[in-house]
Amino acid sequence: MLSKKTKYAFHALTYLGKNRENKTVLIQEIASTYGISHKFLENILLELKKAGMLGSKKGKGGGYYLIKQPKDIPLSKVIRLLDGPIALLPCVSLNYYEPCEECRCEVSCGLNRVMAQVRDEMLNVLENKSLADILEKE
Amino acid sequence: MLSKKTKYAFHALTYLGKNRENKTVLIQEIASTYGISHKFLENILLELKKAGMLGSKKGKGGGYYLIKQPKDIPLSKVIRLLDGPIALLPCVSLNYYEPCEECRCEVSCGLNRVMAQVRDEMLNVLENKSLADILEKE
DNA sequence: CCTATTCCCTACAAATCTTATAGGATTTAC
DNA sequence: GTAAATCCTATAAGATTTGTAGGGAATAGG
Repeated sequence: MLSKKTKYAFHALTYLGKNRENKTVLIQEIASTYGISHKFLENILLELKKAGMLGSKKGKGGGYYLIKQPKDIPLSKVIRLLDGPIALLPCVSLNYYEPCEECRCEVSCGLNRVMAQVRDEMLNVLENKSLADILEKE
Repeated sequence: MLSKKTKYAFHALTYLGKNRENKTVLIQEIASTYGISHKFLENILLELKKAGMLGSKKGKGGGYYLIKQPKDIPLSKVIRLLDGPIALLPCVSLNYYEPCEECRCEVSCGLNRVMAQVRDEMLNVLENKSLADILEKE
């Protein structure tokens, strides 16, 4: 399941995506729209900024704004940033690979292969759908 | 990511699946094979039994054994039993549906639809692959 | 019937991860 | 200079996962 962090990130991105014209939006405005804690959301927006999806401006009249085209923000990127691996096992994660502790041999591990298949199916959707697809339906 | 509980369940099922002939196997034997705590595994095997996948026998010479054909144990069943929902959002879960808290309207929720698609792709693998597919490759 | 063995059941403790909060530092507009 | 806003780091609170404890109930073998 997606964490609240990730869901909040999608909400924020959606909100900023609807608000075109690169006008800045206050953290507080997004937080109160969705009933999210200001400070919690602050951390999330900061991560999105560091990842190059958002820009910000400090001081009076400041706030956040989308720095990319919605179509250039695949859903997988947001999930990986805030939730970590998409795969169901660390040993088949493309971005967060780790060997499984209990698993003696990946080559002969039956789970490994099936889970790699699951991962591919998930990515097939999550890499190809973007913020633009979400915006289009809201 | 799959929990340890689920991974341990797959290990145990695999072990029992290799050991054909309906001979009983001790919890302790499986636990020490994979380095799992005896008591922790005990709880897991009990759940698998209650879900109708395993049979057991008490007393001397007792233990656990597979009660179904490996092909009749889809991976999705094991995951749902021990980990809960497979979907990434509660509002698109087939077996554990709950409305999303922050989400005002599912019909217009852009995430909802994409995540339903992800769920379908995952299930397409997890419902159709079974313990038999894992055994075959080990 | 008695005993050792093994699963059954429930409760709880420990560890980890997620969620939220706090408080000040820094930048900017006016 | 001051107020407004983001930036940054640390830590607290809460939830979930993982693991432990201890006795109950059934069974095999004598």
